[in-house]
Amino acid sequence: MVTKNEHLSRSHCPLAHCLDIVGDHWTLLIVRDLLLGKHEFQEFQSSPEGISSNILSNRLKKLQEQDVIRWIAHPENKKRKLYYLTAKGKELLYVIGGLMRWSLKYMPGDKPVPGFVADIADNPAQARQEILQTLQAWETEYNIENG
Amino acid sequence: MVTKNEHLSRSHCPLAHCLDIVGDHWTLLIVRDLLLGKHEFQEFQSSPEGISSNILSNRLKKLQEQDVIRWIAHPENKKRKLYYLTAKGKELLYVIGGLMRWSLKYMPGDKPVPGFVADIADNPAQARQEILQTLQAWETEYNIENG
DNA sequence: ACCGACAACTTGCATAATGCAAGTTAAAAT
DNA sequence: ATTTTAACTTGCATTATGCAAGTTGTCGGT
Repeated sequence: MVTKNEHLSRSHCPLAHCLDIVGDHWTLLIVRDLLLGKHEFQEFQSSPEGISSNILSNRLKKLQEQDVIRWIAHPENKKRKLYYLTAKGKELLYVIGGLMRWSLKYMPGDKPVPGFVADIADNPAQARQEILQTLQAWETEYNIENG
Repeated sequence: MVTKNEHLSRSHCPLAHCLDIVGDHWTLLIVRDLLLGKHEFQEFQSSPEGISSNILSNRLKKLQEQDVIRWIAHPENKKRKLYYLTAKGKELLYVIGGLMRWSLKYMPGDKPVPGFVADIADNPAQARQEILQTLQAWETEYNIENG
């Protein structure tokens, strides 16, 4: 069972503080999925890493507590939730991009994840822009004013 | 007791792969300390977050396995080890800087950690350059050829 | 050479987080 | 009305973490 985690800051270092939020094996993978245009619980679950439902549920709750993500009910199906990134959450794109570039540079076996239209290593600025545009288009479609 | 951790990649996503290495609560804090000029076991232990010795030992081992850090014996005292970042490890500066900027922007309570001469949020390029220069000077002093 | 102090780990053990399978609840589809 | 579906919960075994104490190999002084 997933028990409480107070996210108590261990020090006043900004790095320590944000590692208390995103410094685990799963949180940033969920944010990655959201950046790539996934929005539903089952979509996160079906990612190749295979997160289990209790952990996913726990992380979605914590990300909401930190205002990294929010959700709306699917307009045509009340039992479905559509999660999306806030502005704060979208800005993790820079962190995730940095991690991916590091990985691609030093672990040659890795391949860019499908969905990043431009290779985030070759042209990160363009890749970022495309991702943010896609998210913006989605928000407009679902009448979300200000991520 | 700290048992083995295979660092098995959960998928072919570069993000997932590097989260298997740095995606925990402690690893990047050690790298931060190394970037700030710390080099010894006890220095890492005395950081405000208070890592315990078994975890520290375990993470140092894993970072060596990934060629993120290496060590030399202290030239005047064989019982002391001097850890330092490889080129691969130093490049995590971009990731750590990104996390710090995110934290400083969205969690106003945080203060820049002492030692980052220029605020990494205001002038990241300069802060990075100063940090890398300091590390380079240390390596020259200890005759380390190529981090 | 002896002895206490020191640095870098190990080890034991209690507590917490994770992974897996199965169960629950409410809305949707048939 | 019954079955599916989506989003969680719950139980429980396994693994990781946190803390205190112990170990090993210097080092420094006498």
